[in-house]
Amino acid sequence: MTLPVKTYRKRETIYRTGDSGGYLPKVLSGAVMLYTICDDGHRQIVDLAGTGDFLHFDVDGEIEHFAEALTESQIGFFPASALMGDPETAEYLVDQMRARIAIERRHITMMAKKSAHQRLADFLGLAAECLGTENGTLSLPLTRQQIADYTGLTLETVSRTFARWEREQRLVKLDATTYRWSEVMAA
Amino acid sequence: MTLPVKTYRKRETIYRTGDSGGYLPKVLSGAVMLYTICDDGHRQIVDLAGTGDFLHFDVDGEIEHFAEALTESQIGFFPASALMGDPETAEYLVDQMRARIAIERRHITMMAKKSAHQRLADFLGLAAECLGTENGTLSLPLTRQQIADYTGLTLETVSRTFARWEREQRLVKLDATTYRWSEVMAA
DNA sequence: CGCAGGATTGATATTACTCAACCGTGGTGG
DNA sequence: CCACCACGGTTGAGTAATATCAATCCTGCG
Repeated sequence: MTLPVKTYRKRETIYRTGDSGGYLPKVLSGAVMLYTICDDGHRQIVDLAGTGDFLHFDVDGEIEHFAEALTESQIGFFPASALMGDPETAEYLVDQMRARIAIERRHITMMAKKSAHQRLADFLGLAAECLGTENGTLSLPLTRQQIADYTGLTLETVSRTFARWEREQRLVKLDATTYRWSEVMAA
Repeated sequence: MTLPVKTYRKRETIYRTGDSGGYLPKVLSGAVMLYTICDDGHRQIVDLAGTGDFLHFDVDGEIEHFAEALTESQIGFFPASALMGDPETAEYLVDQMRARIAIERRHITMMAKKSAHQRLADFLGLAAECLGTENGTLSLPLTRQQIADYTGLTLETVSRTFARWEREQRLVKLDATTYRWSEVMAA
């Protein structure tokens, strides 16, 4: 069976609210953000997907969020019907969904933090888990505004906090989208 | 097949972090809160489960959160192995998990709201969805502290906001745990 | 060169947190 | 029967933190 694969460029929309499910999209390479638009116009990023992650699990019905590529990304589209039939792949799907639920809950826990510093420290850990790390470095293909839309802060607060951490050498910018950070982010 | 059922009283712990999965607990009646304890000792409520909801989906491995009854609750324990085998029940499980993911994301969206009023207005809608409503009334078997631990606010802020809404007649207390609220919570 | 998008920095105001006192009720025991 | 206590809830005053508004800086690109 040949798997339908499509390549998306950075900033390209993969699907939007109201699109119908049916095919389960999986990230083969790259990074994707999932977001919703609130009534007040505010954009909330609800999840980040890296290589190996499914973007959603909507076998049927309408999708309730947007997906946009953060970097050039290859997405494979799995026919839902084929996945649900086989018990082994069904169990695989359940595993994937359980992992997503765990991530969403860490996201919730992060957003409950009172201080911007704790929020952003938590965010770095979450982003590392979602987008993957390589030998201690973190690929962070997000603008300040996108980080703000993920953490529930403002871009100014994100900028100020990162600036301070860079001054204190707790966060080192290696290139445009790569950081190295001393994990001990207490206080 | 006889389903193992256990009844828990209000405030009773159903399971805790570190307990092993294997049986999938489902709420037959009552209401349950799921929470984690952060490193800093803060308790974060990550989900509310009402009648018909599964508490978790951990077929194996250790559970990562606590479950505590908010009211007297009957919990049925489904053997995980039996559920995964049959494609039909597997699809049912996937549906349940998808619903949970949607709730978690609304929770995230709620916590991104900048003002306490918007947060709590969102919370009422979420709580209504999780715990169920009857003819426009909302059963809210949570203390102020628990609402605070769900919304990421402080109990004082919750108390003040609710007090103001009750003064403005936007929220009416019917009995100790039942409210009626005029849904239009804008501004 | 000029432009556009993102990022930074500054000044100010708002808002929710913090600390603290007090209220109300239900339960217990003298 | 009443005193007392424990617990959850309410209310107040002051503070600290972040949102907001606004100006400026970079940097890549046409």
